[in-house]
This record gives sequence, structure tokens and C-alpha cells, in this order.
Amino acid sequence: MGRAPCCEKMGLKKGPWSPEEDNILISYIQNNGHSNWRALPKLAGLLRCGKSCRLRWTNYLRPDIKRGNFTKEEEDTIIKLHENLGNRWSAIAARLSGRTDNEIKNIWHTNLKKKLKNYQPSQNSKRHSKINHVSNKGPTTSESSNNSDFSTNNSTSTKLHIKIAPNSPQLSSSEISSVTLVVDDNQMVIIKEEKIESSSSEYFPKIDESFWTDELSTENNMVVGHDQEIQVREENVDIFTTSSKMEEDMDFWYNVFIKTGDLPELPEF
DNA sequence: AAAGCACTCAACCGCCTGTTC
DNA sequence: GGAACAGGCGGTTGAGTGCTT
Repeated sequence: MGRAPCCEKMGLKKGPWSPEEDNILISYIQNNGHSNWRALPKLAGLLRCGKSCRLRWTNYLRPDIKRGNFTKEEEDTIIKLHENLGNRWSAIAARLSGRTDNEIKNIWHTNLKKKLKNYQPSQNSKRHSKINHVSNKGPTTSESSNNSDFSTNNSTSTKLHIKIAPNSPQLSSSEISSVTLVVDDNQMVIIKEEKIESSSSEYFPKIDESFWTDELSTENNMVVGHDQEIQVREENVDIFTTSSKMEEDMDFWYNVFIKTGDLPELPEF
């Protein structure tokens, strides 16, 4: 420990921001950026801690923030995403442009949770994400790393091969990466990505419409019904896709598949 | 009209993780 | 390797506002 608290309480203002403070923060960031939040308030002449400035900027002052009521579509999206991601508000916010994690968290607790309760009284929280990346970031939340509700006895050795069409039709097969998801003993998904140099027939025997629409290979006898929990211990999932911000999308996509057996809309890679 | 209650949401808090030295 | 720092995240709080009685 021995770590200095984020805010030195002495002399620093707390509570609601005044329009003057907002203006100071906005103009400072517009002119100088925000490379160091801790130093920012001093440099900008604000009696706030860096954390407070960052929060004010990211949750309220950022120019790309969409204000106003959530649309029905946005609400539906949040409900769907929450079902698959759990309380990972920032991950949900990343998929709703212009909305902040704080805003989504608020709307969830004040509005959608109630709505969902009325609409689906039998729904429980078991459908939260149980799978985490460990490739770069490690488990994302303490909740999601809790596998207590995840059956680990009688492990099966289901093997999946999932093929995802490249989103962009102009991509050549040489631009396609191979992604392997390996579920280890702790039910952690390790994502391994590697570029495939050429159109290796081993990985991509044929790239045409019929190949890509046959996303789930039936040869592996993978049958997952709606609302059915499946055991992923010792399971290997091979996914072929193009990639950039792939990991998060893959996590979401994979969770939907694992829990429902549905192949949801392909993520935008 | 006013008191009490419910709701909303901006802001804070504490913890965790990644980075730097 | 480990301590300190910085940023990010989810949970929680509480002031302000609206609604009900």
C-alpha cells in the first residue's frame, strides 16, 4: 500500500461542476489534449483532482457524446448485450456509439432492469458471461471470472469449428487471419491470432458463398439448444475471420453462440 | 399547498490492471 | 521483481426533481 490517494482532499473541490469549470476543462483539452489527467487540473487551473476531470470529460463534456433519451433500439441492444456480457458496462458502451458506460449503467438500473423483470419474469442472471479473454488483458471483471455457476463436472470434449465470412467482400483470402479460441482448464478463452500468408487450402479450402454461410461445421456433431448451458472444458474452437478489434467482438459473439446455440449477427471486424 | 416518497443521473469511491522506473 | 503511479471500471451515493396523496 502506501499509495497516495487519487484526490488530495485538501483544497480540492468536489460535487457538481459549474459551467465555468466545464469551460476551463473543455478549452484546456481542446488546446492541449489530456495526456496526463493527474497533471491536468493544475495546468488548467482547476481545483479538482484528475480523476474528477477525466470523469467529467468522458461522461459529459466529450464532443461525441449523444445526449437525450435512449431509443427503443438502443434499449433493446443494451438488454441483449447485458444478457451476454453481464455488467461489463464499458464493453456495452463500446457498442453503442455516443453513449457512456455511466449512462448505460444508470439506464439499466433505473429502467431496463425493471422492464426486463416484468417482461421476462423467469429470466435469471445465469446467462451472464462466463468466458474471459486471457490473451492480453486477463479476466475483465471479478464477476466474470467467477465460475461458480459454471458446471465443471462430467466434462465433455465437444469440438467446434466455426467459420466466419470476411465482412468485406473485397478482401482477398491472403488478408484473412486465423483465430483460435482455446478454452483452458479454468474456462478461460485464450485467443490466438495469426496471419495466414496465403490462401492455405488447409484453412480455407474454398472461399465462396456456400463455404462461408456454412458457419457451423456439422461434422463435429455440435448441437446446442436454446437456453442450454454447455460444457466448454477441453473444447477447441477454431474461428477464421478478418481481424482488427476482433477480440472484444469475438468474446461477445462466442458467448452468444455458446449459450444459445444461435449464430448471431456476425460482428463487424 | 405541502409533505412524503420515488426516481434520475452526475459524481464519487475503491479496487484492479497496466506501465514505468 | 517490486513499488509507485496512472487510468479505467463497476458499484454506490446523494442532491435535485417529479409525482402522489
